[in-house]
Amino acid sequence: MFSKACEYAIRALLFIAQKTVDGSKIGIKEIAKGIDSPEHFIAKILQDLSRKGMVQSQKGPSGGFYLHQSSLNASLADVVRTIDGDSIFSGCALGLKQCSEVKPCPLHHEFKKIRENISHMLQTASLGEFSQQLEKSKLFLKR
Amino acid sequence: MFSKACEYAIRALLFIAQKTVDGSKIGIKEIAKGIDSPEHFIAKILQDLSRKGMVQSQKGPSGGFYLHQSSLNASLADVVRTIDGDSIFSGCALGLKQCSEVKPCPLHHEFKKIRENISHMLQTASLGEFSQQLEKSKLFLKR
DNA sequence: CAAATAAAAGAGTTCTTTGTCTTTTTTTCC
DNA sequence: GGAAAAAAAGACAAAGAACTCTTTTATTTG
Ligand code: FES
Ligand code: FES
Repeated sequence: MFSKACEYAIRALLFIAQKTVDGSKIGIKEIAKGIDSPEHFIAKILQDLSRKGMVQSQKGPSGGFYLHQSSLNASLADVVRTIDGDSIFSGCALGLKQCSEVKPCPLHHEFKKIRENISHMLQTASLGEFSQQLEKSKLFLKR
Repeated sequence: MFSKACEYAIRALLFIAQKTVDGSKIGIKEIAKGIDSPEHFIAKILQDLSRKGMVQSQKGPSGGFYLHQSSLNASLADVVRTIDGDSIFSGCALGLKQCSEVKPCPLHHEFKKIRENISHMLQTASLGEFSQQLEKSKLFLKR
């Protein structure tokens, strides 16, 4: 479904959102532990997201990662698109070069609905909203 | 969603079903052309499916691939499970080691429905039924 | 300013997937 | 039985994804 990088990215951003509601910052080691991901790998991914403005960071002592309001308003769809591109939103289920209504593959009509459900799931809630639910209900970012 | 191997496999099996309704057989080169896949790659995949009894083959002149009735009755889910395993049917959207109802990830409740839709799409129709529709309506296996 | 801290950057490594090429085996058909 | 046809098998190559390690840069704080 998603690439490993994308899975880690989503988990990391939700984790950061959750841990920095109080305006603090959180370091890469804690993040890696918190979401059970390889430290240097998630560091690379966050570097990338940082360059693209989807997460904020500060170097030096008492530095770390955090999220601007604008980043909190981003949807998971934005994250997925940034990392995996939009194949999941518009690609053909059977790998035809172009999904097409006029030359549909055998799964097209059914798959179209599924893609819409996925889009809806990723588009509806923002990082901020998710992290609120993370606090309230019992949701998990690692096992 | 699916691996390349799995995409090619589905397309190939549907193509074979379609081309051998009359009891004939079809060669690997035609299959590769018919579904626009690398010839030797799809050959490997069909070898594999053949060993597992999901497609039938015969060597020598006038040989080729075809499908027993039992193979025609297989669902796409069977094919996907054979090649990609069952991660798509039961894996966690965010890559947690185990999808779990009691320790759900933030996407779990929504994603569960989507997984069910995917299962349904793959489980419902058999290869044979798909290939009938391929003939009747205008469906495509390459672009 | 110096030392310490933390992210950024860069350069690899390893593993998996995808794809190619060559040889072998089986079967048919003359 | 020999030639030709076709899949099976095996070994390899290329690309991409996932992951690691080292060095650099920026920032803080005493
Ligand atoms: S053509 Fe395959 S999903 Fe649209
Ligand atoms: S726990 Fe992630 S999908 Fe079920």
